[in-house]
Amino acid sequence: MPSKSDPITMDAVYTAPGYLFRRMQQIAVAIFVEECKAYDLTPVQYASLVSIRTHPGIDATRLSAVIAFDRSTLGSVIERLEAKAYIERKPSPGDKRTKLLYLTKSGAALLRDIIPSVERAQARILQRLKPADRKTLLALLTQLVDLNNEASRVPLRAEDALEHLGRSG
Amino acid sequence: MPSKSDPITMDAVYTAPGYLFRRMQQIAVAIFVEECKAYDLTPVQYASLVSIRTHPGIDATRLSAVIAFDRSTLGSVIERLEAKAYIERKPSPGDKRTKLLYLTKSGAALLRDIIPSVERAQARILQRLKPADRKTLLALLTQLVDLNNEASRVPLRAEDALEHLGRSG
DNA sequence: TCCATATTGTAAGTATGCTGTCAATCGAGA
DNA sequence: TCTCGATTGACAGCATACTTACAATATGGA
Repeated sequence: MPSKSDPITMDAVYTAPGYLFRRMQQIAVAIFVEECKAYDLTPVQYASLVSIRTHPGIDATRLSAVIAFDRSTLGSVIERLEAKAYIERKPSPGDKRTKLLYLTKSGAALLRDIIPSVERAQARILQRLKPADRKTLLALLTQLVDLNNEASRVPLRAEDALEHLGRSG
Repeated sequence: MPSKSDPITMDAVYTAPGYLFRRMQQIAVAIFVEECKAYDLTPVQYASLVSIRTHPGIDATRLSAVIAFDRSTLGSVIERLEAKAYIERKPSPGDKRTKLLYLTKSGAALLRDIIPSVERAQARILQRLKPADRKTLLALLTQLVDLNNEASRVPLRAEDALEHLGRSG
């Protein structure tokens, strides 16, 4: 623990959790893009597609809560997925404000085909660690994300996905 | 390990290393910004300032290697730091292509003042873990970033910082 | 019913982070 | 010395990620 009078050096930057998480995010995205380059799909777009397949007819606001992405950002993500014809937006019968999201056949096919590449990418991220260390890191990471859920600007609300099925509560 | 025929569920997304690192990056940035909001400085701008203070007269390309940020992106970061008068760009006497970067008095003062907030932010990121787990996670994270250095689009090249002092060898 | 409040999608503005490309410049070898 | 290839900073373009704001719409309570 550095004292107040220590000059901050590059070493303090390199060992800061925030810096390390930034680097790992860069590395994880680079590996994902490399493994999936045949499909022209980003990690965010992939997560969105999986979520829409799991929750057909979800709206954009609920989708943002389910994958913990910013609501504003998600607008353009959805636009791009629609432009590539992987999803469809249909007006909600009950609420004129919302548009409901569905996978197209093309989107479902893409999702089926890309899975091996995505799994290869996820495996590669931790590959260079010893198997026991992989398990330890993944467990601590999962725990830390969960403990800090409320600290992020867009906390994960997985249960929100159920609401579009009709509010019985 | 899911088999080829398993449907991918949200759970597979939530437990993927790439997703977890993205979440932690979001969380770490949110905590940094919150702790440092009095200073109007982003994590990237902070790392740049520290690096320029450690290596006065460094050029933009070498700076990008030292903090592993993209060279194109760094251009606008430097612009913003210069607009806020935290750094100065001076033409290099030996090389008409490069501009050398220096902290201003104002930048040095800011760096001095902001350190407690930055340290508080970094501590907060891991705070909710048990002390032993913090050490374990940090060690594994450091190891993993190092092992995957070449996988990122902009590998860290800390030793590049020395080159601007004159090539003796 | 009417109205204050909330929600939804969208947009504008800022900041990373990456892909390219380009002109100016540099450096090394023929 | 001349020229070719590399380097440098700048720019354009795309994709996240956040902020605020806004209009349309919904909802709950007086």
